[in-house]
Amino acid sequence: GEDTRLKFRYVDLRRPQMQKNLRLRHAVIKRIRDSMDALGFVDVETPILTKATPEGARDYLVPSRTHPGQFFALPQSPQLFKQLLMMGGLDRYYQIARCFRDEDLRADRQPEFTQLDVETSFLTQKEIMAIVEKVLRELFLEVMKVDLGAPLPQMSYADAMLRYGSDKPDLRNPLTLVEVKDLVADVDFKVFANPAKDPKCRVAALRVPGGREKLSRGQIDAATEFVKQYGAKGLAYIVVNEKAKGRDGLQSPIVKNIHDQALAGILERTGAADGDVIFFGADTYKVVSDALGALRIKLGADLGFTQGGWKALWVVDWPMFEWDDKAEVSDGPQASRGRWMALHHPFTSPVDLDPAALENSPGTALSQGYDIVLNGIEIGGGSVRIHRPELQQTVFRLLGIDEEEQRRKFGFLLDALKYGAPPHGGIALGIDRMVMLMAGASSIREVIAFPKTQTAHDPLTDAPGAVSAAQLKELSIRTATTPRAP
RNA sequence: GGAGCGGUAGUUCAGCUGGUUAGAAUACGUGCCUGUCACGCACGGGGUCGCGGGUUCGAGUCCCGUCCGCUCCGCCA
Repeated sequence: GEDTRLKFRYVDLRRPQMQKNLRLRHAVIKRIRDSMDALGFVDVETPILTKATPEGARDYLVPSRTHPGQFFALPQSPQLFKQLLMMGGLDRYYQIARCFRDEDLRADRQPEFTQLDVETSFLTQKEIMAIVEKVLRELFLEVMKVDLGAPLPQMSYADAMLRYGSDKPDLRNPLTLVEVKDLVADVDFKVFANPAKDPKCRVAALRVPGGREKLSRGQIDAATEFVKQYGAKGLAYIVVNEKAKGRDGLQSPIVKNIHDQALAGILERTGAADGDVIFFGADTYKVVSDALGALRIKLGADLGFTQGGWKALWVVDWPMFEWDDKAEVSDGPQASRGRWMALHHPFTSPVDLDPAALENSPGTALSQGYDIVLNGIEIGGGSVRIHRPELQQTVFRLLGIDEEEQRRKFGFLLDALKYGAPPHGGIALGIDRMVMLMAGASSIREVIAFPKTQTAHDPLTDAPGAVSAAQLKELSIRTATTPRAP
């Protein structure tokens, strides 16, 4: 079991598979360093003890002894330092950087992880992406003897959500979502008609070829339960027995409430054939995309639609912001609810560099961000950054960070931008995830020598652990178990 | 914070609808065998059934709580 493996990791590491994984990891990092060096990139280390940032992930904090009551934070990424390096004239920077995020773990998320961190000056989005592609392609050619192809396909964020219900589509899976919202706005079936009339909603179909034979009734019920965890209230479906017979050739609890024209439209648009099953999602855009997107992945794997091999792509044209109506705006006098959230991060440049334009329509502004996706896993993301202080302040303001907080948290960045910042941009690639994919592993724990469990515990060293009262006292920290000093 | 699966010998696991002394494989110990190579054969030691409470004549099995591991949702700019 995982428990025992991690507790006696030094024994587990003797297994041929673990030896292979760690040696693969070494080969990957060595190849990356060679490529970056050949391209003129300079490896610069950035601080591990740094400053807490608002936004983003929860920080790991380190108490300061010399500044009682104050804390360092471990970096979530070297983001701001690498931008400052651009302003410092190191126009091609890279680092194999350790990053720390105090968030809940997943199979592909550890509290500390390693990324290839890259930043360049004076290059466009296109040029940066070309460099990354070159490094990645060479890496796979040399280490895996796999040609990822060139150039990598690009897909807009909007397209990815529309057709795959995901911002990280796995192109090895041929199933796709089809929008049918316009076809069902006037049907009697309220579950479809109401969302179809709501601009915040979508109605989409997922056709499963041969689903009548491949899916048992039990599996269809299980699929219904499955989509509920993504917020879907149910999962409508149609079994296509004999398309030529029209509605009589369809088997479904919902067709009686859907008129002929809509049915014909759905069959045509989904490309339905006899023996297919068509699943439907009707809810908010997010719920439908999440639910059918996840179902697409599950059915693709369970029913054998998803092929092996390697499919990489760029996802581009990201929105700058997403409105979060659940977010509580804690700081500030008015206790309002809802706010803009950066889809990428607050330092990402919009396509339109005019601050006024951004201020006028934050909801439709696109960013110069780009994610790279391999086999349905996000292995990296980057952007062209903001290099003008006015634009940076506009973004902060839109994110609800007032002047005072901007000064306190990001004063050094705003100052640096005033000293003359070159246009710059970069990317961060997840080394653990890349090696995981290359190793054919299903968790990044398999490619990390000493990973942590899901509760961020290390069974080997038993970290985290208690510390002495004396240590706490030095750090000016009192806890519930430490009596208050007189 | 939530959902699901799991926790039984050193290890990997089996244990159906509750029913006597909880099993297997492997590892370990002892003896035998000695051209074996995942050796074989025999015997043996080894288990608070994660922990706490409850239901019951009786709990590994049912119920509640809790801890731990894994997967997922939330979260991860």
